[in-house]
Amino acid sequence: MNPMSRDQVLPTAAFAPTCSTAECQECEARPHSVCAGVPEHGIRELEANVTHVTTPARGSILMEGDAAQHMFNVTSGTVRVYKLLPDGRRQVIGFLMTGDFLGFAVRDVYAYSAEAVTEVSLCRFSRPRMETLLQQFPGMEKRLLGMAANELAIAQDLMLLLGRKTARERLASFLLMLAERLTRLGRPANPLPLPMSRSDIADYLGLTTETVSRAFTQFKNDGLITLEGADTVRLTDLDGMQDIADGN
Amino acid sequence: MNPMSRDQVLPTAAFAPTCSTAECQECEARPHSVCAGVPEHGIRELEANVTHVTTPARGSILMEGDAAQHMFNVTSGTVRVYKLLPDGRRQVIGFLMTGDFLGFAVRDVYAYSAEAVTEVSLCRFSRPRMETLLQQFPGMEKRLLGMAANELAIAQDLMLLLGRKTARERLASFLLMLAERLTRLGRPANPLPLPMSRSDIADYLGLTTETVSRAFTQFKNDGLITLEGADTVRLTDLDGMQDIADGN
DNA sequence: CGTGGAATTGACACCCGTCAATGACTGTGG
DNA sequence: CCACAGTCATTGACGGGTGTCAATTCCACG
Repeated sequence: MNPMSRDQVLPTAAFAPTCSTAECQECEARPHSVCAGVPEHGIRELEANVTHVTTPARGSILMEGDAAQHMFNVTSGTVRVYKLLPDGRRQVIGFLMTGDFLGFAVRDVYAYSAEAVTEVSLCRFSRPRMETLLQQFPGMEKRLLGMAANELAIAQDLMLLLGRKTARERLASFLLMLAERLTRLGRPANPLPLPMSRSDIADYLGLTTETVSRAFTQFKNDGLITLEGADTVRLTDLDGMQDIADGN
Repeated sequence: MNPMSRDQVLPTAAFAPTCSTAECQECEARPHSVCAGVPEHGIRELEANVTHVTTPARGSILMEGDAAQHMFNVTSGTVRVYKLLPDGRRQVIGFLMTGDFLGFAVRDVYAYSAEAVTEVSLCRFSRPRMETLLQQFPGMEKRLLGMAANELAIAQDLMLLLGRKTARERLASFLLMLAERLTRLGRPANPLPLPMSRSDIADYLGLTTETVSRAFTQFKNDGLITLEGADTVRLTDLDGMQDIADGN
């Protein structure tokens, strides 16, 4: 709720192409991303239409209201996507990780902002080039549709959470969601890393940092988790956590 | 919050094909729906792959957990889409109207339920047939992607509402959203019809019926609306309403 | 005119937000 | 290596907005 402290975002200028030679061929994010819809023989074509960029932690990637010129593919790191009310109230609508797509835009301007939580690597597509690729690889368009449907399902789960769950239930759902996400990416999920701040978590769950903190403490006291520093959680009772997340 | 009263839903059996001769050619919903992606010469093919059905008010259209065999297109009436927690807490995730698409499913089962609020007409596609159509008409797949992106934007607005807006702001946003929707469909929006109950509105806005009712009364006292029965609202100060919806 | 469900209104409680103080951690410079 | 500053996380006290429970009131329909 304190816009001043969170608005210390690095300028977009900090965000420069790396001119990397990173090949799509070996990209770890590819099987999890839209690019999985591109056949092997199309990889060179794909490579030719993408720019690899990195953004330091706290850097801005795109802003609500900006002309929607690009679409992105997250290849590493964590991104927070959010919307603001005029008075500064913030709702984080998602945390993006490896393979996630960023930049669905209905109109010609973005309807949300995106910032790097950690250092982030991205593949950037200009919209016309993306159009070309989609034309060329129907599998990619299908894949994009599938990812949009998936995003929609995640959004609907979040609506249920925001509209009807208690603070405890929200945090439990969040921790399990993160763990599941890491597991799907084939990464260790039990000492669970939390790259984002309490304020980010609070704004994702529709709570305040204080309430999030209290819920963490409560989980600790109930023997559901242990905290290994503020940004690493060990889940010691997954079933119990799941029961709480489901409202039992 | 009272599951008993809202669970008096007509059985799915009530929901029978009308064997209607209604032609896609003349369908009023078409320009607003996925079918707008089908070229004129493909209309007969489209017609051959769709079943027209109607559901009476309070009828069930599909249920969370059911095998996702069909996709639907709303051609008239209002549908409520919702998710439930095990203890009965409900979150309405959307109201669908003419042209809206229903049945994006990531997995092989639906992740939400849908019921008719009013009597509803639908075009039903079996999933394999939908696949065929999408294959045949790339414009339709593009259109579907566009609609998914639009749904996503609506979902994100709702997240901001649920996570960060007050009861007043939620109701104001809701009324304006409904009015905008009707306007886009070319229908009169100022004596604004509310086909759904207070309980439906409450479960959409993450509130209780009592709080919704109090917010209506407050708007009435503030000269922002007049109520013409419980299900028709006249918006008498659109600018004022917009200011409230935006959090000013 | 009577009936039943929905909507409204009132009284009160409670969860979570607000405000404020303290504690933990990180990085920097002496 | 330590002192210090700055930020973030935690904890406490308290208040308010919304939920809960209950009583009318309204209205559609027989």
